[in-house]
Amino acid sequence: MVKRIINSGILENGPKMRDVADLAGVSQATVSYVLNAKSSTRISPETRRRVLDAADTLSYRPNAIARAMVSGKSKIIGTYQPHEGKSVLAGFWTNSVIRGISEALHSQQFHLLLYGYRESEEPSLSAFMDGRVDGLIVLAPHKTDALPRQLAMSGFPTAIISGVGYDDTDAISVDADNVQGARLAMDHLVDLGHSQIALLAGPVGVPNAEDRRKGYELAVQEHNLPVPQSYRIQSGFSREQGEEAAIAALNLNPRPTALLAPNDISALGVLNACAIRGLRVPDDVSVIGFDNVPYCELCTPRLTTIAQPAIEMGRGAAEMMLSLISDELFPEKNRKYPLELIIRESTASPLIK
Amino acid sequence: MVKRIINSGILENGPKMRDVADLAGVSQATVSYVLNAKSSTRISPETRRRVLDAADTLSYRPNAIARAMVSGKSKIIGTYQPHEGKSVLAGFWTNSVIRGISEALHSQQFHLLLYGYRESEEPSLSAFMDGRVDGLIVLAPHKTDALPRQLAMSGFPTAIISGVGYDDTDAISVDADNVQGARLAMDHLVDLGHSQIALLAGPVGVPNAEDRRKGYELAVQEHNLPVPQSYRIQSGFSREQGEEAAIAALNLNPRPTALLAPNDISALGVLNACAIRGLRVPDDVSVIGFDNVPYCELCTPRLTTIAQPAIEMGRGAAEMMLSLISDELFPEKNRKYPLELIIRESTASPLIK
DNA sequence: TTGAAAGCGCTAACAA
DNA sequence: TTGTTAGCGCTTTCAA
Repeated sequence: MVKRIINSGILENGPKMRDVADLAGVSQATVSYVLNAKSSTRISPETRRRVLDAADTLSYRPNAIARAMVSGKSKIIGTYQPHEGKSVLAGFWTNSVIRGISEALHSQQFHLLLYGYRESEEPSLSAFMDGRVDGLIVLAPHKTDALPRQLAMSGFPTAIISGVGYDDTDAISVDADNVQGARLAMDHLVDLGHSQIALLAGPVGVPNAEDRRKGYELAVQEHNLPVPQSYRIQSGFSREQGEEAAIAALNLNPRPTALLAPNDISALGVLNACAIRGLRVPDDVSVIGFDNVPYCELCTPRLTTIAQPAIEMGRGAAEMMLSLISDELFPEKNRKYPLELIIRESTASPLIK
Repeated sequence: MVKRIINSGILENGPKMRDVADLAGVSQATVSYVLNAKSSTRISPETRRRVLDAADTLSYRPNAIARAMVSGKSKIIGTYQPHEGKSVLAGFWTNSVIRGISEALHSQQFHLLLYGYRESEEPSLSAFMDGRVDGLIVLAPHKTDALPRQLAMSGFPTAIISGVGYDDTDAISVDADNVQGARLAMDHLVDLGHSQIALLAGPVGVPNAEDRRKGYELAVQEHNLPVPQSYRIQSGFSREQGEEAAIAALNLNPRPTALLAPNDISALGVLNACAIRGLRVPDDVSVIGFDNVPYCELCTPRLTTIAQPAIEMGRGAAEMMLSLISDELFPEKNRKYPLELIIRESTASPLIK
């Protein structure tokens, strides 16, 4: 009974286009014309006024579902992150990306549906193709994930953020240029006068980490740096792994004057390792992270890092998606965003020995 | 033209119930009966098989919009955070809450729509009442926000997380018990043997902060602690404010042996202040924060804190919302969640002087 | 146990 | 410039 009250009270008894038409003394179609203001259908100012007044009086609000029904478009874009739980970034990145997506969608009267499948679930293709969303943005899929590829192949509007697109489909992709980002970090260190720069490499098989390693190697070649093979230290994304790798690095001879961590979280471990070893950052050793998580501003010393323009990436992907589904002009298919160096306190020129 | 391909290819040319019916040689209504498996309508096993086979063959997927159209329910719940940008927590809390909501909705085949209005925009009531969502969960509204109250008053299913409900409406509310949380922190310190405990109070007018202060005062009374008025230090949520207030606190005479920070971020400033003053944490001074942000695990020493069960709160609110709109049983209206003490490394017994 | 038919609230031909 | 009408894909009476 309470149910009845709620339902009929609001959802079912709100004014409909019919009611507005009756009050304005016009046909229902006319109300539709006025409200949609198509340039092709001309309505007399007088009629238009009456309709708008009536709509206003009744606080009429067009029903989005009915519109979606006839147009075949819901004006909702879905978002799905297959490996959300695994993220070491504790959602920082996702947060920013979603914010960017949301901004872009919203500015075009689109809405954002968050699909929250747990990692163990593996939703089916059709879960996304029931008409509820006009397109899907997949966040950070693995290369081996079948779903985004299948979706794209079946012609469903698909976008990928942080991952590569598929040449044989219309899928859109947006990614950060981690190779360039690592070079940025290296250039900064070299500019400061460092040449003994060690790489703490992230997990193997993770594209981000591999690209960062690639950027390191390129910079080493380009600047002709005298780094021994031992300067490449296998590490991981966690704080503990960063600390461990840093301790190994700091035992090297000659001792590196700068450490390039695979991400910010592990860089915190690096800072800790330095403290334990009694080395000052940045005086004795410079440290650079990746990602620009909020911690960078909160730790001591504040961390110099390479930032991914996550909000812009989200916004960009959403804009490309909207352009794809509206097809006013065919969008670029793949976009790479440059990373940005953010200089804080953990890098400085090496002390002259 | 590409547009046509995309649209008609997928959204418009997918198999419909009609097609399944034709293939199975039954009426469309029968397909509907089979697919919805209502206990009231009995279908012969033979027919059911044929229908299911046909649906399978065609990879038929019911159109969610059409269903929403006739049922008047979209099976989507909206989420809206009026003051998202202001959050000092950089989205940690929001993240967890959303995750909880998402889990609960998902387990009942509901979906989550994220409304991303920017703070400056002030969406209108009707923006939420266009049939797209069956209810709205408002995150951390201010007491002065008119929107959630109006929504609730007009009978729209509304839930509030971290905020008080409205007695004169059906609105649901879920909140954390910060008074109890602060007492938890105090009890812990007292148990460790502290009596000189200073409060770094959060911003005035913020309910969270005021409740934490209240809990402090209650504990002071209850344990009969000898804390002078000067032990209540006005502070704020930022790291800088925490550092500043801690410096003031550490100059007090007698010097507090423990500091209760208004949140984790400011507690990081407190840790820093201690370091600057050459005081060891927890040996010379114990520090407790609030919120259990990921930083707590990353700083040195790792921070003892009071955690809000944000995921559970999100889940709880969503469950109450679903129960409200389905009305199987009338839900409780307001729920308070207890906070939890998480002991890490920043608290210990005071050294005997 | 099944089918025919009405209709959810709206848009968009087509007519007038 | 406006009205009539036919659906959009589905659920659900009501009849058979």
